[in-house]
Amino acid sequence: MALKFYNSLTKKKEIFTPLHEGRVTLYVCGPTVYDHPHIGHAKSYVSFDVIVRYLRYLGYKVRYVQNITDVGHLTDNADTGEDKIVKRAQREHVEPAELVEIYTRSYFEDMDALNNVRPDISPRATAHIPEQIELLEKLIEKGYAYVSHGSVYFEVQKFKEYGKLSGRKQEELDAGARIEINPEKRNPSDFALWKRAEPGHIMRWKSPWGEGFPGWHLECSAMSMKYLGQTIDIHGGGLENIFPHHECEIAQSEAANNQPFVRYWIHNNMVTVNGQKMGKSLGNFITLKDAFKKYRPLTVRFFILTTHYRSPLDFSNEALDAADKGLERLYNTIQHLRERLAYAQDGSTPPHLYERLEHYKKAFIEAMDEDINTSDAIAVLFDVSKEVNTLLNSGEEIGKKCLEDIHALYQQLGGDILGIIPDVLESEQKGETDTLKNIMGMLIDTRCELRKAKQWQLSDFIRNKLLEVGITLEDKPDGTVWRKIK
RNA sequence: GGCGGCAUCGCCAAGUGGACUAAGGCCACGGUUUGCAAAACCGUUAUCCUGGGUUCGAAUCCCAGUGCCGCCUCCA
Repeated sequence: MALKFYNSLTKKKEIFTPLHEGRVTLYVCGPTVYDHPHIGHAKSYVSFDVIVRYLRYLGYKVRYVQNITDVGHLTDNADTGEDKIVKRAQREHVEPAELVEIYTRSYFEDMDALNNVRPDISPRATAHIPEQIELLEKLIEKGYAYVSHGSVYFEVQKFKEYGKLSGRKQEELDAGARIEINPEKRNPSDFALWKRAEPGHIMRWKSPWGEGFPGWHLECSAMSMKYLGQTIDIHGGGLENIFPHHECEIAQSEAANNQPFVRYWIHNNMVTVNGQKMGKSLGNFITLKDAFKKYRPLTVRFFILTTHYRSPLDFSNEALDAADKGLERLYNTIQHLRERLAYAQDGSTPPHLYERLEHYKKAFIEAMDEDINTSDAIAVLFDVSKEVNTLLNSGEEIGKKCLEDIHALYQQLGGDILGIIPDVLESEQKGETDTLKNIMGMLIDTRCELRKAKQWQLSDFIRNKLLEVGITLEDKPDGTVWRKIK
């Protein structure tokens, strides 16, 4: 068994081996913080979060870097648009720095809600201007970049391997169906490394070529080199960034360093909404904050993971509702397990229990090894639940140790690796619990007496009323349990 | 126009040459359990877009067709 990744560069699944044994360097293209994060961000970052979690589970020491783009991302790729940050700051009448702060916080807030582990380093482009300038100087010195009217461009023709990731041919690029001719460039496909700041442009830094600001592609090269070295193990990002962003990163980095930039390129697929591409211009944009009003963040996470990261994900209410119910099913089992655990005693081990647990664990790991097949991995969790439910309902005494070990399996696979099983379920949440628990205890005791006396009308009345306030009762052979529902 | 991807049960979605008489979830129906429920369990539901081909053997490979989608503007 070995972990395999589909490498976009070679277009093949490959067994993963890190450059340095036991350590993995991972860079994922982070957000441009000019708006609230949307469900597309969620798919991308949940996907890579699970990859990071799994690598760590396998025992690798992972350094996970994910940038925050706070300058240089233009509104189009022809190097002629406005800076997104500047544009949006003007619209919202705030300082660019303020805007960046607002949306960076919003970003982390939503990622935290999705239970993504924070990157080890979240470097900002504006905090790495010297590193970027240094890289530029190196590229100019080596003849890959040229200065033109205070801007610096990368001369694509000089880098023979340009196109190796995206499959674009040099000639096609120059034919440039939609690239506007920029007279400052030697060739239409050359891309900006550094842009001259026009008078009145707010975000500007001093450079050997006058005041300006860095191009979007440059930051990722500079920052990944700084924190992860000249060759990194994994670079991740959305499919749509293969061209031009990642192609440009390769060109800059490899031209500067004369060695491979990335060993495994991993790209996640896109989100559609009701079968349609999600885009700003189409107006079918769903922010996470909006999605969370309707669905729990972990439902969104679970939903994302039911599809493979390289497949497109269609976001629809029906699909989310189905995911939510499925997740609820998993949670029910876990809650019952935890309740049972609370009063379990030492006792016997059900026959073959440990063989079964081992079997499921193995199946789960095999799924994850196969290019992070979370869909299969989740199916394994449902298989486990089926068996555990049967066991819990069997009426047999189960030793505490066994219950703990079952629970540990869930925590490891569903909790640590997939991040869909929290330590405390919503239905178990504290807060008002002490009071609530007491009141519920009273109600359940009362109702229990009523049921003994076959006062069905009254006992059903209590149950229905509780349901109205979002609490469901389940009468089990060994007593009544309650839980909050959504 | 160039490049790439996808098409599997009512819906979502794994599987990419042989344990597939195709996983898992949702929905539906029947049953067990229950005072009735809930939860849970059991059962029922597909030959894999179409047509050719390769192979002892294909959902899985090749060719053609049809349909959908993405990138080359915005966007993870």
